[in-house]
Amino acid sequence: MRNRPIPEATIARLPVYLRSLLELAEERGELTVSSEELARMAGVNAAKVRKDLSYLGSYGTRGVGYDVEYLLYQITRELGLTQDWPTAIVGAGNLGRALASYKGFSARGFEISALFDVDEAVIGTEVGGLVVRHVDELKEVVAEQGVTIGIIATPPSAAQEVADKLVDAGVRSILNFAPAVVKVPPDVQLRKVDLAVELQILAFHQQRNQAIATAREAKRRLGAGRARPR
Amino acid sequence: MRNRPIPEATIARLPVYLRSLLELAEERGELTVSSEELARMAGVNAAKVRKDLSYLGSYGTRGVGYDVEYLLYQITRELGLTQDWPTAIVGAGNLGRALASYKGFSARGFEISALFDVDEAVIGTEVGGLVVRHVDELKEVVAEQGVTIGIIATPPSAAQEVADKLVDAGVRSILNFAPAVVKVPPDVQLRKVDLAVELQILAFHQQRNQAIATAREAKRRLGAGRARPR
DNA sequence: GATGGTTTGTGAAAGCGCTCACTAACTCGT
DNA sequence: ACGAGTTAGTGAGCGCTTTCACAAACCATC
Repeated sequence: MRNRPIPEATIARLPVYLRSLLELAEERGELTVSSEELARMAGVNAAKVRKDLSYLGSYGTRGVGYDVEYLLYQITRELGLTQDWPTAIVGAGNLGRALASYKGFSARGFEISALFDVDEAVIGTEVGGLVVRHVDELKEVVAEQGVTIGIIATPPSAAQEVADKLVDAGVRSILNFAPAVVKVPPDVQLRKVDLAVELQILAFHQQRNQAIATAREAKRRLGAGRARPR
Repeated sequence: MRNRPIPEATIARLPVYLRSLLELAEERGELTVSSEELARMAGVNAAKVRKDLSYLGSYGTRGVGYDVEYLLYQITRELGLTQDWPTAIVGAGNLGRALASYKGFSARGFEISALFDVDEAVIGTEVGGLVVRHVDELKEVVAEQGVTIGIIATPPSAAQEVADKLVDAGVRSILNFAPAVVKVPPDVQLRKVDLAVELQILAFHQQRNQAIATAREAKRRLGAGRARPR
C-alpha cells in the first residue's frame, strides 16, 4: 500500500485534512486525533480518512489514533508545501485583483509574485502590493522570479493565448478561472474553476426539486379528488 | 436510457456543452454539430458527449449530428436556465465584491440580488450597483427578492453561521468559497470552491514531477559514473 | 500478564464513470 | 433504388473510488 501511487481523489482531500489538523494543533492543542474525529471535521467518513492516510504510510497507532504534529508534517511534505511556489496571475480585472489580494494564498505558501494585464489603463497601477505589468514581460518575469504556477483570470477570449504564453515561459501548473476550454501539452497540469458552471449545477438541482415538489402536489390533489368523488 | 436519472458527472459537463453550442450558434452560425466537433470544443471525447446527451433524450440524427438550436434549448431547459435564479452574496470583502461585479453571472441568468456583510464600514457602500446590507436583514431580503441561491464569501470562521442563516431563510442552494467545511441539512445543495486547495493540488503534482526529474538526473549521473569509472 | 475496550489498516464487494466497439439510421451521389 | 460514407445510440468491459467489515495492534487496568 505504502508505495502505491496516491489516487487523485485522495490528493484532493489532503488539503482538507491539513486544515483540520492545523485547527487541532493550533487552536485546540490536541496531540492525537482519531480517524473518526478527523472525518467529522473534514466532512467525510472515517473509512475514507483511514484509507487516504494509509497511502502516505502507516502513521497512525491502533487504539490511539494519529499524532497530530507528525501527520501534519507528513501531509505538508507530501503536498510539497515545505517550499514556496511563486505564483503569477494574468488578468487584473475584478477577479484577478481580488485573487491578488486574497490572504488565503500567501497564508498557505503561495506568494503572488506578479500580476499581468494588457490594458494600458491598469498597467503600472498597484494591487495588493504588486505593480501590474504588461503580459509581454511575462516570460522574463517568470524566469526572474522562478514562477511555477500561473493563474488565468482573463476574459474567455484571451484564455488560450495566455495559457500558451505561460507554457512557453516554462510554467507547468495552471489554474484557469476563465470560462473557456483551454488546451495544454500533457506535461502541464491544468485545473479549472468555473464560477458560472457551479451556479448552473446548483440551478439544475434546484429546478429538479421544484419539479418534484410540483409533481407531488399535483398527485396529492388528484389523490384527494379520487378519495372524495362528488 | 431516456428516463434514467442524469449522472452527476454529466450534469457538470452540460454547462460546458452549452457554452460551446452558444459559440456555434451565435458566432459561427452552424445549424448542426457532430459529437466529434462538440467534443473537440468542450475538451472531452466524442463517446462521452454522445452518452451525456443520450441521457437527455435522442436529440441527434444519425449521419447528420445534433441540431444546434434544438440541443441548446433542451440543455437550457434541463439545467433550469429558462428562468432566473436570484442570488445573494454574503461577505463583501475582496472576493465578495469581485463576485458581485462578475459579468459571467448575470450573463448566464444569475442576477445578484443582494450583498451582505457585518462590517459597519462597508454596509451602505455600493458595489456593482448594489448597496451592501447587514446580514441581519438576510431573511427579510431573501423572502422579498425570492433569492434561491446563496454564495458564501466570508472568512472561514463565519462560514457555518452564514450557512445556517441562509438555510433558515429558506435558501436551498449554497456555493461556499470560504476555506472551511460547512454542514447543511440533506435537502440543501452545497457546492464548494476552495481556491487554496486548487493550488495545493497543483503543488503536489509540481513537486512530484520535480522529484521524478531529480531522481532521473541522479540515476543518469550514476549510470555515467559506472560506464566510465575513474 | 491477561482482559476488555479502542482504533488502525486493509482485503473484498459494490458502485460509478469512462472508453471501446459495434449496430442502427441517416445522407448523398449515381 | 442502391451503395458508400457518416454519425448517433448503447451494451459490455474496465478501472477508479467508496464503503463495509474484520483482524491486528495498541492502551489501561487489575
